[in-house]
Amino acid sequence: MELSEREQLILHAVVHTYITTAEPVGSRTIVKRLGLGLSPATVRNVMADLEEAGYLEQVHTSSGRVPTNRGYRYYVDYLMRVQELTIAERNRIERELSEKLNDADEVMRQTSHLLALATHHAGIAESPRDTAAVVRNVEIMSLGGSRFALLIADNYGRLKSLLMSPSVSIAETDVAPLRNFLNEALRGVSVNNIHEAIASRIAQLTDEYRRLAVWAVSMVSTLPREKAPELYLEGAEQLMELPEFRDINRIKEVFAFFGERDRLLELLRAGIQDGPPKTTVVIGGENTGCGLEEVSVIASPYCVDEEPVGMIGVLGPRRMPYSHLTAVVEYTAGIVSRLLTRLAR
Amino acid sequence: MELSEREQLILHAVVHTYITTAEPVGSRTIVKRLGLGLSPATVRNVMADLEEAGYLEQVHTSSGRVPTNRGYRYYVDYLMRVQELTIAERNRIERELSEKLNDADEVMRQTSHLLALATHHAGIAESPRDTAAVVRNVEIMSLGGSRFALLIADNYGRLKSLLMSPSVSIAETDVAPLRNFLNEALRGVSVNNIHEAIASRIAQLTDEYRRLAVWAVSMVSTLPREKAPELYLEGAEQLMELPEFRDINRIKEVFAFFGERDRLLELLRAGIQDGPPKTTVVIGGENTGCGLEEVSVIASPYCVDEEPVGMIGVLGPRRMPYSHLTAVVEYTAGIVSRLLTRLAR
DNA sequence: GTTAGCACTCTTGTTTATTGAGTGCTAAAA
DNA sequence: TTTTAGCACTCAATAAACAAGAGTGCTAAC
Repeated sequence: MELSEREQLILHAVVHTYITTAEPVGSRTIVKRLGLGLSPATVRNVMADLEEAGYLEQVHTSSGRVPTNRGYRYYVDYLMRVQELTIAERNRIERELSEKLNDADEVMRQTSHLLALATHHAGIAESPRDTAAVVRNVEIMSLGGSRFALLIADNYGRLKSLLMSPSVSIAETDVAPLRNFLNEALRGVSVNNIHEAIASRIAQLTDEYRRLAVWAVSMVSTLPREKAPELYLEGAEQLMELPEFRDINRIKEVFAFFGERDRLLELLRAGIQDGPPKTTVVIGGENTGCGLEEVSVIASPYCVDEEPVGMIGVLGPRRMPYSHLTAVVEYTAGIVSRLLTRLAR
Repeated sequence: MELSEREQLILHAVVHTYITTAEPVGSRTIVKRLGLGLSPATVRNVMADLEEAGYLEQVHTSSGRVPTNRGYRYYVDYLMRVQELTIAERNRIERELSEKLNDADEVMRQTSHLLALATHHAGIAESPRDTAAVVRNVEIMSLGGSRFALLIADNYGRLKSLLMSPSVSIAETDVAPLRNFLNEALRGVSVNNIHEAIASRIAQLTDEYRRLAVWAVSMVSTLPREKAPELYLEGAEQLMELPEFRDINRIKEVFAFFGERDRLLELLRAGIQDGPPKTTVVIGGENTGCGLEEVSVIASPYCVDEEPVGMIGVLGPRRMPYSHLTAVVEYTAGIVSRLLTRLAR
């Protein structure tokens, strides 16, 4: 499993060359590229060893070598160095993710857009999870005809609205006290715990409030328990430019996959299975059973007050410039964290 | 320009056959298809005439004929009969567009989804235009720290929220009167005329209210003047199945086009340029300069209280089953109209 | 006006060579 | 023991040649 220094050098060169050219790479190319005093024959021997160990493969006898999933994995884990971004790139990211955005959904949409543009791959961004959101304010909007809208603003500036026609009838004059009651009961509560918060609040009530409580319960009970977070995906059409997707069936698979939000989300979250979330690279759909042999994903968590609340990332062909994209995604995640932390206080 | 009965018959047969097979159609095929006592040679003569007149063309000498844009146009305008939907199809549409949906955006998203599924083409739906929307209710949500959200509910159950930090400071106790003032001033006003409504309202004010008016103006003035309506697009990936898009470049063009919402909207609205809106077929990107030679669009307006307020449609290859899709789109538009009319009162 | 017959055209698919990049292996050199 | 030069071999990709087939246009006969 341990690779010698020379093997590492050559594996690195093969992966790197293949990433830039998309062509199987032969021994002569490597010799020229490395500029060491080695002959093609020597390199061939090493490559044969690497193939035997499962890091490279040949698309057919007597073609150049191509990295396997394992080869990419070794490259990503041990060989590549995360590239430094240029000043221009940093500036661009900071500029596009300006402070002007004033709710988390806008931030995330803009993030996916930015990632797509900056990387020329598909950009993905997940809105902060409800488990990490807290109720900031509740409003009741009377729509006439015994219909109401319940509006819940969270600490990310997001607004959730729910139409309801409660079975109990509520007089106009009761709306204001009910609003106050709901605010008192729910402010600061996790968006995911609204049901419990209301229930526990009721236990402490004096009779005077009990009437309001009944209404509140009937309103809140119509709230769905858990909502899938918004998922923004942009720039997918850029993948069609790439040679690995010249085959229409490949690109069809990928787009069909994009249609299934939950599987996409699952892939994005591969990095938070156990332990603290961190930047994760999924190569060729490893371990996901998603059937996408040809795609890789780089995903980073973003945080609010040091607490990870969602993921952003890019999706592209297995042959993607990992070292550069990792840098872009991580840097962007940092900016998003800063932005949302400020927004959420 | 007038076609003889036989010419019409044959043009119809060519278009219809080409639509189903996607292969250039020859004289023999037509003879078999029509079952008249005509020989291939006769049909050939007629086809040659139709070609000369610009209704058909050959992809190369001695291939079968293929309809031109003009041929499709003649077919759509004079020859095809809008197909009756089966009971099953009607039921399906009614079922999927249930009364459960309680705001217009949900309805339109579901509509685009339904159209995509039912037609196997790309389904498009535009949310009711703001010009046709009326303010139903206004709320102010105080977010603390002199920040407020202005919430405007329209008669379609849609909610627009706006964050603002007014320069004048507003006390908590003033929020309720301000809310009442805004509701009084804006209820029933067209969403597009909010600015004017506030302005004219101020002219009639007693001093007592003038203080509120100043705040109201400062709030409303931050509202954007006109917003592009939501546009829902679904099922685009199904187009990749079709032989005309087997070429990766074609499909790339189409998806790039889908990225440009405004141009897509323009295409959808081709049917409301002058005169009352009606179902419209745009063939091969006719007159739109959108550069999409290979796509056609069928679009129908939907109405609220007999007033057209938006468009829905399907987008597919030029070779699309016009007679069936027209029926589906029109029928769906009818259901959407009924649904929204009920929703909006 | 219609049609049978025929020569002609052009696509599509198949076969056959040719080329070139790249390999594995062996034996000699370091 | 490690490296390398040399050589035979493999395989994809490209081009050329060929056959088959679908369809046409035209002419002359019905």
